[in-house]
Parts: sequence; C-alpha cells; structure tokens
Amino acid sequence: MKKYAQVIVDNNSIYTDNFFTYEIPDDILDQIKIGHRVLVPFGKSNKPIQGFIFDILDENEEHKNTKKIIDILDEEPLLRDVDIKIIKWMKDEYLCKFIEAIDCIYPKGYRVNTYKVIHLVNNNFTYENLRFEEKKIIDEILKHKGKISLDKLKKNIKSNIDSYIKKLREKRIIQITWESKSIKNEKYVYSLRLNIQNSEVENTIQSLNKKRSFKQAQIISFLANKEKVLLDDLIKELKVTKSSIKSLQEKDLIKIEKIDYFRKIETTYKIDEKEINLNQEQIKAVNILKSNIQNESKKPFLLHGVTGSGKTEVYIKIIQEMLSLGKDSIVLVPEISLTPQTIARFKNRFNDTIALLHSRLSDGQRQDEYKRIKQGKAKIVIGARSAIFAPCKDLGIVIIDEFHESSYKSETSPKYNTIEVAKKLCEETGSILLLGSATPSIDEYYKCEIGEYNKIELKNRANNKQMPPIEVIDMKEELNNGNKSIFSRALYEAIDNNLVNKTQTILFLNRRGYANFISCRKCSYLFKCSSCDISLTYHKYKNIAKCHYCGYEVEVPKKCPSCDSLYLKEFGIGTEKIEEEIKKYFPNARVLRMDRDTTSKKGSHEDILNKFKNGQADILIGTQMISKGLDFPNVTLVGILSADMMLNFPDFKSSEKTFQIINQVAGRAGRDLLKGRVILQTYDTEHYSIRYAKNYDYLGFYNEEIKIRKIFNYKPFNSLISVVVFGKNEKSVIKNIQKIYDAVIYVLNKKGINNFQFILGPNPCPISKINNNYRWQILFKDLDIEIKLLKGIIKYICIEKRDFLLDSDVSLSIDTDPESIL
DNA sequence: AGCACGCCGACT
DNA sequence: GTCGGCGTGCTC
Repeated sequence: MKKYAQVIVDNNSIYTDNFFTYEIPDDILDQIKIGHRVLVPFGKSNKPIQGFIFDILDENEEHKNTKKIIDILDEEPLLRDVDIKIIKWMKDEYLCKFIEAIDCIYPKGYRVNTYKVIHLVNNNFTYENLRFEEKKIIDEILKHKGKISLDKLKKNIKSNIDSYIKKLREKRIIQITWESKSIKNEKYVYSLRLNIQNSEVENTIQSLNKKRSFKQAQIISFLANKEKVLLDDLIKELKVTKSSIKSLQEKDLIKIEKIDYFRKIETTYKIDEKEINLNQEQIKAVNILKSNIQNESKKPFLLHGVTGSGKTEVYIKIIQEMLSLGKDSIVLVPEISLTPQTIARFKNRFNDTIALLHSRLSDGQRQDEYKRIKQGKAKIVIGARSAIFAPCKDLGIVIIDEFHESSYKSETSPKYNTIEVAKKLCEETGSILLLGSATPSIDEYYKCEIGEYNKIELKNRANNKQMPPIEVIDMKEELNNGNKSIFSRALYEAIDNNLVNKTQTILFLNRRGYANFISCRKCSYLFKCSSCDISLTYHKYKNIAKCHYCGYEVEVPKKCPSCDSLYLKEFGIGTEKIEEEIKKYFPNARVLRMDRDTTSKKGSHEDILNKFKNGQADILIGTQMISKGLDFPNVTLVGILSADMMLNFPDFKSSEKTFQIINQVAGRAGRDLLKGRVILQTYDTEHYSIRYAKNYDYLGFYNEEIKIRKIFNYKPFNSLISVVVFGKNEKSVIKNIQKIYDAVIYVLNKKGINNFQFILGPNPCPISKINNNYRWQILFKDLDIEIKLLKGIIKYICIEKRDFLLDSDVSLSIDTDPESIL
C-alpha cells in the first residue's frame, strides 16, 4: 500500500511554511521514519531540496499531484520524536516558522548542494545544421560523456550562451535537470585489511609483480600478518598513492573500512583536581534531586546557592548519579563563563564522556561532538544556550547554571528562552530541570514562591568563609572633596596596599573601550555612527571611534570635523581608560585587561587567565567577562568602578541586573584563605539595588523588586511582546508599522475589544537606526487580554497575512518577552 | 525565499 | 532579431 509523508521543506519562506505531502517510494518505505531528513523535488523545476518528515500517513486525501521523495539523507532520523514536539511548540510560542525552529536543532554543516546539469537526450539531429555556438555546446557536453554541470559549461565557453541553450532545449536536443550532493562535513579515517587468506598471499604478490603492479604487491606484503592498518599510515610508510589502493580494492584483494574520526578539542587550561567532599547542605540538595529521579511528574528545581556555595559540586554529583543510571545530562553555562576553567572542572571528572558545544568550535568540531552525543559516546553535554537541543538519547537531567543570565534568551529568530525550552524538553522526556544561580532572576524566583518550582537552598559557602564585605563609596562626595580621578581614595589606597602585599586585584567596569563618546566642547559636535543611531565609543589605543553595534570605525582627527577647533574631548569611562589610569598612578603594577577587544584572538582568553593565575600580573581589569566562575585564591580586592552605570538604562530589568552583577563580581574576592574586600563606587548610594547588594541580601532585593514589577505590570505578572519593523527606507518603515497597528485595532474591534491601553506605540525604537536600518516598534502587554489571544492576533497579522499587508522593503522581528527593547 | 516564465524596452 | 531587466505567480 502506498504511504505518504508530511514534509517541512527547507525553504525559508512564509508561503512554504506548512506541510507538503509527498509519496514515499517503495524502496525506502521500510526505512523511512518520522524525523528523517529527506531529499524532495520542489517547485516547477523539481529542484531537489532538503525536507523533514513530520508525519507518515496511509492516505492522501487533499492532494492529487503528489511528487515522490527522492531519497533519505541520513541513516538515522535527524530529529527525535521530542524534537518534533519542540519544533511545533516553538512555532506557536515564539511565532516563528517550522524551518527556523528546525534550524536550531540540527547541525548547520548538514546541507544539500544543488546544481543544474545539462545533458544530451537525443541524437536525431544533424550536427552540421547547428550554429557555431550550438556546436560548441554539444562538443563540450560530449567531451564530458554526455553530461556537464551548467556552471562548468558556462565557464568553459566564455561567451554568453543562454539563448543557444534555450534553443537546443526547444529542439529537444538537450535537457536541463537538477542534481544534488549531500554535504555533511564529517571526517572519516579508513582502515585496510587483506581480503585473502594468508596462504594466498605469496601467489597474489607474484601475479601482481608479473603485471608490473609493484606498488600493489608491496601493499599486500605490508598488510600480510597485520590485523588492520590505517590508510594514512600506509601511505606515509610505503609512499604509495591512493590509486594503487583503489585498484586493489577493485580487485577485491583488500577491504576498506570507514571509521568515524573525531576531531579533538584542545583545552590548554589545567586545574588541580580537588577531592570533592560535600557538606551537609550539598548532600541534602543532591538527595532531594536523587529522590525525584523516579518521580513521575517533576517540578523544576531552583537551586539558590550563594556565590561559592559549591553548586558545581552538586551538579557533578547528580550527573554521576545519572551516569550510573545510564542517563544523559545537559549542562548549560552562559557563553561568557564557558571558560577553560569551567570546562576543565568537568573534564577532569568525566573525561571522554563529555561533549562540548560552544561558539568557538569549528564547524567540523561541532559536527563531531554532535555525532558523539547522537551515538551515545558522550553522555554529558556542556555548552551554551543552543546545547539545549543536543540530540541526547536518554536524557536524565538538564542543568542551567547562572540561569538568570540574559544570554539564555536567543537574539535571533526564533527568539527562544532557553529556560522555557528546557522546561518543555524535560516535561516531554520526564527529565529533571535544575536551575542554579546565586542571584536568581525575579521571574523564576517568583515561580518558587507560587509553588511552580521546588526550591533548594545553599546558604553557606562551601568553605564556610563569609562573603567579602562590600564598602560603598559615594563618588559625589569624592568629587566634593576635590578628587576628580576615577578612583576613590579608598580604592586607590587598597590597590596600593595590595601591590605592597603582593596580593591580586580585580577591577570591574561593564564597558569596554576608552570612553563612551567623544565630542567637541566648542560646538558640541558628537561623533556618531553613520549607519546607526549611536554615539561612537572612543578607543584610545588605536585612536579610533568605534560603533559597538555595526563595527564601523573611524580615525579620530585632531580637529573637530565641524568647527575645526582643537577641543575634542572624550566623556565617560571604559576599561581601556582604567588601564591607562592604573599605569599612570601605579607605574610598577603589572596589568592585564580582559574584554572583547583583548580576547578576540583564539586562545587569548586562556592566555590572560593563565597569566593572572600564575601571578604574572597584579591587577586584572575587565568587563562582564571576569564576573563569573573565576577562582583565583590570591585575589583579595575587587573594585567595582561604576556600579550605577547600568541603573540609568531605560530597562525594567536594570535594577535586577545591577544587583546580580555586583554580587557576582564581589564573589571573586577572598575565595581562599586570604580575606577579601570589595570596594563599590557609585553616584547613587541610596538605590535599593546597591543597598541590598551591599549586604548580599537577595530576599530583601527580591521583595522590593517584585512590588515594583507588580505595580508596573512587568514580568512575571505580565508578558510583553515586541514587534519591530525595520528597513532602509524610513517612510516605508513608518507606513508599515502603522499598517500593523491599524490591522491589530481592526481585529480587536471585531472581537469587541475597545480598550487599547495595552498597546504601546508605534514608536521609534530607543536605538532608532542600526546598520542603516530604521527601526520602529509596537509593544504589547497582556493586560486585560489573554496572552493566547494576543499571540494569535499578532501571528495572524504579522505572519499569516504578512505579504498581503506589508511591503517587501521592510523586515519584521517579533520577540516575546524581550530581554531588552532597545 | 527562490525559481521560472513572460513581457517590454534597448541595442547591435 | 535578441539580450537582459524586472514584475508576477507558484511551490505537495
């Protein structure tokens, strides 16, 4: 009986974002499964493209003209059953296309290359009657055994031949079809062994020598009495070429076996392995988790453990438990704390059972890791956000460390929230979800309060040390007392002290570059990016002004470009400036700076950390990058240079973020035997973020913040959906965002809703231009309206009716619960 | 999206 | 004629 497949095709268009029905040919009927990647003919020209099987049906009621699937592209289905569920869920949740959700899941090296080939179909033509160019085409095709790729043909015949090809086609002399090649970017090694009995070896060698196949004879004698030899070794050893090996294979004298080769990932960072001795709190935490493994319905766990309370040890113990049950674990870490140090900690413990997935892997390496997980060779996956989609076979637990980090929200469509995806994944697979943080996000902590999550607490630091005391310094006061420097007197003295005592200092400022902007003091000319609505950051070392959004750089002239005065001045501070000031005040101090500018080279990250760890520097200056996971026993002082810098951001999460980052950076001091000290400089000493952070009082902060969220209808009480229209043509952008607004109002009116308080906009985005794209947004809150209904309406207007409604010169971005609305 | 096709103006 | 540029319509 014929069967039919429901296929999602790899075509990133809204019009093809639905199931296509294909007939399954008999020869693959018994192999094909849901989740398989297949090759299907598509469109008028039957171009072969990738597709994904979402369902297999016995009948095909709706369509008459079904085409047949060409082939299956992988032995095993690329998508697991749970992947299919997640894809469907993501599509609804994040208002994205099927193919966008699918793209999150399978490694991007798997693809199909297509090209057109031109071949002779008919010999019933008189060559002599053809025109010169037509002859040339036919000659070229015949030269390549009756078939050549169109690209190659055009390259070989340099003149324009399109019209002659068309003519030949009309005369039915040639035909153009599509061909394809499946690319997997996989690496294999090959092993050789004899395919003849030992007793036959002598004879074979003799007969080969007779035919003057000396190299082949040499290979046979080399292989004799050996179990297996690697192809590469053989080639090196005997200085033979692949051709002699190939002919031996054709004569069936040897067997070649393909072996998966896994490219090694280098980790240069080494740490001394400490024996894990869990304290009472940690043991209790592990036991709670363990007792839940068999539990049918699993609530997620929120592990609230103060900095240094040993969350990682808890993770390791529960992973060990999972391993002993044969189950897989996924550990997600924010990209910036996926440091060699963190990796080494897990690697030391689990060795080769670990697969690593992060942005710095090459495509090949990522592919290898993917395969190792898929084949069950790696049972523990450590990675950033996207590792949540790792193809584990039998998942036991998902751990999201530092789950409050904003990097768990994807910035590209689909703009998924990793915690939500993980929750769905765990629900579907019956796995445990463990969210760990010292400073939980307000949203998730609220879910503990209302009983959606179980809470586990680690209240004490593993070594029972107190958190280092935080001294808050009022920089307004410093200024009043005549100190114009970026260092308060207290911080200056503390740094000086540390230099004398030969202990180390970390200075934190969440901004790279030298100064945030540069302008003319005479005419107030401001250096701005030509393609973005952003002032340029000054990088003194290179003497450039740089746009941190699009990367645009311009050399800073001596004179003001507008009024020719010499009064150009930079304002605000960045890490580069701190480095300069430190060198000015403490010329003998050895300084390292770690930010995106100094870590762009591969391995530079490791370099800086290793140097600091080995005591080759006294002071480490850095951005967010240094706020996490670093464990340096000799650091006794942490200076937070401008704690309130983030507070001025127009973002409802800025208080939360400030509180979190102070906590994290402070935790870098006094981690070992030496006593730590934190100096926090701010202009706003009375802000509640700073007040509670000073005492490491998470609950106090939470209670204050949750009240504000309630009053202003922010998360977790209300959702926010942002719709941004952007494009090069500002008028068109405005016109189109207005169309969306009008359409939403129209639909709402029809549904009897007349109060539009919950819609904000359309307005220009706070950053109104990026990369020459003008940006306008509408914000929707689910106030007095069901979130499902709201999403439905937005989906209907912005996705389903998009082409009908919107012009083609604008693009659209939808973000549910955006991390930032800039 | 991305492909094919068809129509139209420009140009040897 | 004939080249190529763009607008249109469809994808099992």
